[in-house]
Amino acid sequence: MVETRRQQIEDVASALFRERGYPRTSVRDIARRLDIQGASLYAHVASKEDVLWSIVERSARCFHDATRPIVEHPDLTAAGRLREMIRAHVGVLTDDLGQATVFLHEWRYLSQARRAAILAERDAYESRFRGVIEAGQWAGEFMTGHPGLLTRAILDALNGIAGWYRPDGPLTAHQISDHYAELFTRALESNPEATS
Amino acid sequence: MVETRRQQIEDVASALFRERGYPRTSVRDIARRLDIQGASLYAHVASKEDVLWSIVERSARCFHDATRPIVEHPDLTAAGRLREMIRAHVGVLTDDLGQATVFLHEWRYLSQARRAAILAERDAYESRFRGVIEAGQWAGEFMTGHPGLLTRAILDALNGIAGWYRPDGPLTAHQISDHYAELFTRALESNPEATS
DNA sequence: CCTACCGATCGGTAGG
DNA sequence: CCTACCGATCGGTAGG
Repeated sequence: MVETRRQQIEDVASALFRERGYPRTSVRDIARRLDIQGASLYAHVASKEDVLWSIVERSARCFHDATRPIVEHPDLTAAGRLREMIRAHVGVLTDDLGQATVFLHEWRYLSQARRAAILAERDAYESRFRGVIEAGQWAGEFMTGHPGLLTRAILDALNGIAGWYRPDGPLTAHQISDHYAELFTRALESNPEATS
Repeated sequence: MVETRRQQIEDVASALFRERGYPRTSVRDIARRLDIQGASLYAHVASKEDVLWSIVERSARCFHDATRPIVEHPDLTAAGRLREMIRAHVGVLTDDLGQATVFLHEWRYLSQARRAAILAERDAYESRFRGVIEAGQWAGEFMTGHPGLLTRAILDALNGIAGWYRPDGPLTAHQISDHYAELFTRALESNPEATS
């Protein structure tokens, strides 16, 4: 309830960036939704890009924080770990669709230096998923295959959810992530009856 | 070799729209790459949006044309049909990355009416994939599941390829589409040994 | 947080 | 295909 003005700006900007895209959203558009003048925004933010950066950074942190504990969890099979990571990823995505969509699609409008930072973070995140798949293959729990390709297929499918998910749609976020978790663990497990 | 000026403009625009996004690409950017003046572009096109529309429309047609014959092909199992559709889809995608990426990501900057037309076309395209999955389920060839969700997972994963595929990368487009075809048919087939 | 204002850039037109 | 030009809008600053 005690939301700072800065946070309000980022919330409004997330929604707008998602609807119209970052370049098509003017600082006046953001200000209008807050019932203030365009120039007044600069009392709270240094630049339009700073707002985008805050949103993208926060979203990246959410994805990291949601999946890190799962990787570190001791007693889980690879399939169980993957299942939980899929659930966590979809959870973050659907929990704040605006923020996540901006993270996924508008980061390219960041300055070169910040773009590079986000790319590095995404690589690390992808590696975390790939690590689970590779571990499952070593353990003989997963079929052998191209771990990098499998990881990308999974993450692209998950991220695609942001493109069509509706909070008031026929399927809850949990139902969706359960279906996806089953789909991909089924695809990976060499002997399907070994469900953990 | 005999490429019309109009086609040259669309090729240059595809590359630019992909690199910088449609709103961040000015008509002067396009003209500069063709060594003409910005205003001279209007001797060949009616508007900037018209160029985007041409690219998007052509790409949509490519996807349709590549997959239609497969659905109509008489003697193919559902798994075989899905496999071929995945290969065709990835083929179109990687064959003209610029065009396909613009189709996938920049169509949202089209006018309301044109956006609606593209959305309808995408729905029809998605239905084509879903139809194959549903047919496979009726025939007992595929596990039962949520056809709409499975379709989206597949298409989102395939479209995601446009985000990281490099023509000079370690994997050819064919290798990638084969891996994806295997991944998803494996996930769908209730008894994995029945490979067609 | 406001008013007033700035230079830059945009898509597009007129007229050749 | 060019030169010259237009009105609109942009992100951002000055000064309160």
